[in-house]
Amino acid sequence: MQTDTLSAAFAALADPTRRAIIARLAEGEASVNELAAPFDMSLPAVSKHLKVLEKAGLISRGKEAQWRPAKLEPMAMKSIADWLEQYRRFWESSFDRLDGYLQKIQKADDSGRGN
Amino acid sequence: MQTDTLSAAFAALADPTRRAIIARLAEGEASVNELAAPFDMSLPAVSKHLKVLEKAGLISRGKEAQWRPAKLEPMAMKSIADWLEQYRRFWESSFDRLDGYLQKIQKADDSGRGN
DNA sequence: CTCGTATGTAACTTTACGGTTAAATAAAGG
DNA sequence: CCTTTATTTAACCGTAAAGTTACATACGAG
Repeated sequence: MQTDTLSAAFAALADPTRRAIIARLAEGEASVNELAAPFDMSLPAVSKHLKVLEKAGLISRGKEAQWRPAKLEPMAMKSIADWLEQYRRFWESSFDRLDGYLQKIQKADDSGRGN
Repeated sequence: MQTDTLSAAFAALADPTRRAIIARLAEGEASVNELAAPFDMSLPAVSKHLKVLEKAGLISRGKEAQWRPAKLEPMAMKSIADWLEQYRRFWESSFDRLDGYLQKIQKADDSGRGN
């Protein structure tokens, strides 16, 4: 398991089950049983997924009697969004404009292919 | 390796080396040797990382003589950005407003804890 | 054709991931 | 106290990831 926070967040979201859990939690807190319901998967497996999400800072766990409801922690998602933001221009510009932009910023970087 | 495109993209970006490669490619195309230079890692290892990025649709490879320069493919990053977008309100709202919002949308979803 | 450069493939190792079942822990409620 | 419900921990398994070294392939230049 990676230690840096961005890697952990990306890795956590790489699993469709965990993304589905996130989607469910966007509608509000939920217990492990509630979260596990949609999945054809044992409870411990879901519990593990929650632990991954928690370590990645994507969720936090509460405590109410014997329940430990999970809830979204937005900041880890924000750090991914922030990371992505620096590349937004690559998909938002038209390809032509992007090519122009790249050629421009590459003028300085014109050190040939040799290594 | 996951087959769905979003999982593959998240997984690919979960590795710091691959994110560094992406960062480098944001400045323009580069050969494997150029990309490998900053890393204390064998060339085949970098080649593998490129293959992961390519399978995830994050980069594409060209062919110029014996070089196979890599370049960014923005659309895979866009699909991650789009996925994240649906959660933006969670980190952009103030926590108070968010709580209010959540309580509102949870009225319908008020099925207790039992399972 | 041969050499050097650039890159990819094969085989292997170590470690992590995602799942399982069985048992343990925690808390509420008769 | 004993039981039920909710959840976690432990031990295990199979597969995939990330790296290595050694070898193979591709191409241009002499």
